[in-house]
Amino acid sequence: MRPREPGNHNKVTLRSSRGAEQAGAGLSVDFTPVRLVPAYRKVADAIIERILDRTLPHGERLPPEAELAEKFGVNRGTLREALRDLESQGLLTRQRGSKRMVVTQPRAAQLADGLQRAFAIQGITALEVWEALRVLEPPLAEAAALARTDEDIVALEAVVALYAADHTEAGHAVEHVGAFFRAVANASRNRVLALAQEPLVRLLEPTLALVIDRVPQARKRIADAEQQVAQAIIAGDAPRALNWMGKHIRDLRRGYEVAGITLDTTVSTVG
Amino acid sequence: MRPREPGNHNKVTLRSSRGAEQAGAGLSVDFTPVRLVPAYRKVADAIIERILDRTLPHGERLPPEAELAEKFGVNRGTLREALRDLESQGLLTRQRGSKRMVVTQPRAAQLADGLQRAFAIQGITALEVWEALRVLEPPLAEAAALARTDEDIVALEAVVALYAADHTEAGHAVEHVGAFFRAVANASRNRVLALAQEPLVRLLEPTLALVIDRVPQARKRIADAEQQVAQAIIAGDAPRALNWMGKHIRDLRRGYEVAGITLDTTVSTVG
DNA sequence: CTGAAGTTAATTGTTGAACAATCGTATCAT
DNA sequence: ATGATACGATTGTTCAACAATTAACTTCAG
Repeated sequence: MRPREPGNHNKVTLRSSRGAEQAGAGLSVDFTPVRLVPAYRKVADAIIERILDRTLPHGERLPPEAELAEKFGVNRGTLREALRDLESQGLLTRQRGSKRMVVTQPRAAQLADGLQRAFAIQGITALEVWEALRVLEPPLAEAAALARTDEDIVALEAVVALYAADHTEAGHAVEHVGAFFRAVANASRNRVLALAQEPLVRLLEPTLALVIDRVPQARKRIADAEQQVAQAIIAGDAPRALNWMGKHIRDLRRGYEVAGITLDTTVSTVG
Repeated sequence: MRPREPGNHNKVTLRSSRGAEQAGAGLSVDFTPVRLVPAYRKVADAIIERILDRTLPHGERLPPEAELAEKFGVNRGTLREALRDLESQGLLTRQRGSKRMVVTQPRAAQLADGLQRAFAIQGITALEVWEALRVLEPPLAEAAALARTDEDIVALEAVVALYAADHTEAGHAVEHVGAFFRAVANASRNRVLALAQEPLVRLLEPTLALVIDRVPQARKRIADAEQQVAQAIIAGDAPRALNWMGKHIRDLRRGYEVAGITLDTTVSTVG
């Protein structure tokens, strides 16, 4: 695999890192099962390591490809493959339209993207999504009631008002519902839970549109529940927030049933 | 960016897909804000689409690079960059040591990997992790009590026994605790929640090791709690499973406090 | 006919050199 | 200063190789 006389001697020296299963017992010399790790992967891992240990600080723009390639002792093409890897993980981003790549923290949206896709591919059922929402949302509302800032309050009010004002068209209504959940999660100040929620909300949206379309009274019930939850959060009334959010989610499920959507159908990315 | 006379005419025709913000109103012609999407990204998106719509079925091995490159009308190098993108998302994998790449469903482990890294980079606090555990674990245990299969029971028993038998060394103990949480999540048959849990468990492990090291009585308390939870799940006693898991998690927090670990420190990937 | 061994073709990993399009910037005129 | 401009650095992309290895195809012994 190592052609001609290339300059990659001891530059890329990352250990293979991907699990090294032990060789067959019997011989004293343990032949490590020649796990050949391609250079692009080693380079990628090396760069990730430098991002994690802050050698490459966030916001810093990456050195030019040519320079990096030389440092790692690989060809620019190979280095670029490594960069694509990092880019796809959201560790490197390009400022809109700009050329230079910059070290960044993976944005939630990007991670959620991957999760959403994974869920869709794995054939996650609507029940699993709903169940996860049932678990996550009430405590999120509770936490939001305790941790919300003034900004969060403003945002929440805006979102609820938006739904109340514009929910005749199912598409719009769904969008506002999504925004509501996001506002609550945001107010909870727990990024872990917020991130876990994001793909769920996205997967919820298409089916929710059906519900809203088929169940006329759903619109108002949603409006009421959102109102109650928002008020509780704004008032800092954690138990009430928890409680109403629970109602809201259970109601959602009833909506599914009334709309004739069975919960063991798999969710998908295509509406 | 399009050199000489290359053969990519109408082959790669994916819409830019990444958010197309509307152009300034005022002119009737809407000038799409020349969002220049590099070919490797378009190709990647195109392949993803074909995976999602099952044109490329799972388990199928990808056509050779040369062939694909020609089909998309790009150079092999460019195509490879696209491949690295998909590979890093877990949509393409290589059978151990094999050459051919195969279309796969992203493995949970891989997704969790990305999430874990993201959490570490974003400076998530131990409190956030603990809070998420507090939210997720009890319902997971509850669901497990209702959905567990015979296999799950065997697995759970094994894991609990393993902890009970081998918890003197902190490293081992922590490992077994992680395995316990995973076994519970697995028994819940909710892949969404299980996936959300995975990065949390991983982030928990390093700090938990400290707790076990510094708080002697922690070992036994954990053993007891696991025992109780497992028994409840095996007996199908959902409320009890919920309840004991709640205790277990709260206990964990007490452990932190006794061990003198403040919860607003940020978790990290390095032990 | 079956299975092992050997040969060949296909395919991946990687390199080197090139060039067009752009971005950033130092330069210059106003 | 301010705005236009020319220049250099950098990215996106192509083409043409070649080494190493795997997958496929023979061939031959039993």
